[in-house]
Amino acid sequence: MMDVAREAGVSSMTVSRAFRDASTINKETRARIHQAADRLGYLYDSTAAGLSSRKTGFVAVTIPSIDNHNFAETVQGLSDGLKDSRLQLLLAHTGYDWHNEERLIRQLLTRRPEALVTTGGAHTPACRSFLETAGIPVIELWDRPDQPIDRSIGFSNASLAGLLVTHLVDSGRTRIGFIGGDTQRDTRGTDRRRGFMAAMVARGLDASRLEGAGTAPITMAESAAAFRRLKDRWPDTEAVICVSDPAAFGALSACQSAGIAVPDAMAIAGFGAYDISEVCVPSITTIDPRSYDIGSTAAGLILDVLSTSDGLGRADGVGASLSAERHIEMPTSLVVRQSTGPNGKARP
Amino acid sequence: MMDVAREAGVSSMTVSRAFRDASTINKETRARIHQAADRLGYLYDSTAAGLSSRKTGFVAVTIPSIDNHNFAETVQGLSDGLKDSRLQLLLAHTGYDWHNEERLIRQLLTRRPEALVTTGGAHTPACRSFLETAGIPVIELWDRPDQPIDRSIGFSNASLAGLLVTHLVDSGRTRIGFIGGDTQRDTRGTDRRRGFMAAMVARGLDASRLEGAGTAPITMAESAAAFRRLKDRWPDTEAVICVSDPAAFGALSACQSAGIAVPDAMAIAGFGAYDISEVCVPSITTIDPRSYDIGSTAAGLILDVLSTSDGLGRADGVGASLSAERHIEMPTSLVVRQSTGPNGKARP
DNA sequence: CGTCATATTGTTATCGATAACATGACTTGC
DNA sequence: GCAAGTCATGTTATCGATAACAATATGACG
Repeated sequence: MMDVAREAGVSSMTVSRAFRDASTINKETRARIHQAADRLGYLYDSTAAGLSSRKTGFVAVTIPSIDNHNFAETVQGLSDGLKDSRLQLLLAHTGYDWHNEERLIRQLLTRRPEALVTTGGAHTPACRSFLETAGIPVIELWDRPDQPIDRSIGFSNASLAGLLVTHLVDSGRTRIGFIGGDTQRDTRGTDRRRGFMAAMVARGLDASRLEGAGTAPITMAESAAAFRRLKDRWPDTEAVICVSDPAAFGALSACQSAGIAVPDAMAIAGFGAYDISEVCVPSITTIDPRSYDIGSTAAGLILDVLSTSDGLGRADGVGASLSAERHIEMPTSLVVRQSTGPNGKARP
Repeated sequence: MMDVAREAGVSSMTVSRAFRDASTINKETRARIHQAADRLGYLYDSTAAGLSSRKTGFVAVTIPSIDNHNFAETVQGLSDGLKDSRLQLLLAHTGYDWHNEERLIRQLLTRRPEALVTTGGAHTPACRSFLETAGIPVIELWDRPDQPIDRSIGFSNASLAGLLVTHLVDSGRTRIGFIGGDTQRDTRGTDRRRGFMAAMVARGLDASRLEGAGTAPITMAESAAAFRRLKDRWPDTEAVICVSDPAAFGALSACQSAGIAVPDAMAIAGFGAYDISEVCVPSITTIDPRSYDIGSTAAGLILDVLSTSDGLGRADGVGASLSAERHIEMPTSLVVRQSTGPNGKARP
């Protein structure tokens, strides 16, 4: 920067201003500086700027997996929402592992992000403790934690599963199974399973038709295999709720291979509003979590909080901002499709 | 750090060593320092470390989209491959837009990454110029550029499309169509289309059955619509090659809705070895690009280059490393499945 | 014509770490 | 017993920017 300053015949402070157009700077001077910089092949150094100004421009984000349409959409929403700001995402994926998350968040915090976004409301105690004392806004996504660390954006995964149960029962099915990954790791999946069981029990229905399908996240093939086991064990099952749309599609394929008519002999519901559930034949009933909107809402919240209170805007802090609520409930919707259409066998 | 030094009764330099265990340091001293740090709630600052040591620990990565299974797998491979190193990914997505890529790469370079990974071998001239003078290893993925900027890992998308043509022709089809997104944006898709046309022409076959399906990347629904248009326009089409597996699944769904038997009346091939092409009924023939391996290979190359030559290890530089070749060709494989099975109509 | 606001640029002291070299305490080997 | 080598730690000068304040020029205004 001093080289550029010399080349342009100004002080380095002026060059600094020219690159941020922060305070007022003469237009011509600025142009001259930029020309000089181009001539010298100068490239601004954000690392130094971050150290000096204590604003790195990073927003740290953790998600369980990149290779998941829902989370990818959330990241897109975040990224798009921050596109025109000075903020940039610093993304890490935990592999659905709490301890890995703790390690990653620790590492991310050494980069001095200005805000941190994480997926889910469950963390190791140590991790919670870091985040509480990190001194930056923390946003938990895709969940409605009982006690958010700072703020949260999402919905109750459990009650959405209940919504699917209601829909299936309304359509005339009572012998309903659930296919999901192993618990513990995928907390959202676990919540959905819990919600399924609670809703079944509340109606006096058998809530025991649960089939695990390997380590979360489960693949289409694993789900197909799980469906076959479930159907073997409880042959009179009329419907299955799957932890995700890919899992639901796996179950659908298993039906197609086995000659089981969907929805006449078997209804299938998924979660996540993946493309596939809309395009496949028959199309699959699902819940649209509005993944993208979760991300863009988070981006808006971050911008709001950082601008309102200059980074001190934690919900529990002094400078509580416009969005004062600690939790933002995202609207979701049940998307009814062919796979849970009228029960053929029940028809006259 | 000085606070920790005072608390532990050592100099700040010793604290610095304790946190990197770089050079030798007494075990007890180190333990004492870490205790002091915990007591004070000290958190290492990578920003300052990066400025001072001129090693940020960042590897910048650009991909067209996060919400794409193939690229997500590549990122996973990269991430896993760097997990045990001091390196961390700094990820950005270009939205399949060259100018956006240029902007992003410029921005990424201000973070002083130690290496940069980008997708595809096509860039704006300005972008190429930055990268050539950036002074760090640059790796282009998912392509075999005629003139790599520095190094590249991938394969010729065009010749893989040719492979599919060969397979279809061998199975008895000659009236073959191609479904892909609009050109220009998705260069890999364009290469596949070009390869398709070249292979058809080389066999004296009609290479004009091309159907665009909107802006790349195309969705399943767009591909389904494109298939219908193609089938309308060239009703005697026997097979379609789709730019990706999701597109192929869209075409398959269109067939199922229209009562066109696959593979008897229509063969379908995709690209990318997505889960869905394996699980759907009928399963879809595809090409496995080994997305994950592309990423892990890149990670290995980065580690190798950075360790061998301390960051100066560009392929064209002085410290050419173990992997001296500028291009690493990734093995791919044709995965033949039901959707291109024996031509039913051709049977006696 | 003097005062004051405004616009523009400069000076100095950091931000929180590390590189490079220096230092002192111990070993080791002949 | 002493030179040379190790090990563990300390000192000093940066890395490349920015914050906070200072300084100068310019023009408006009564």
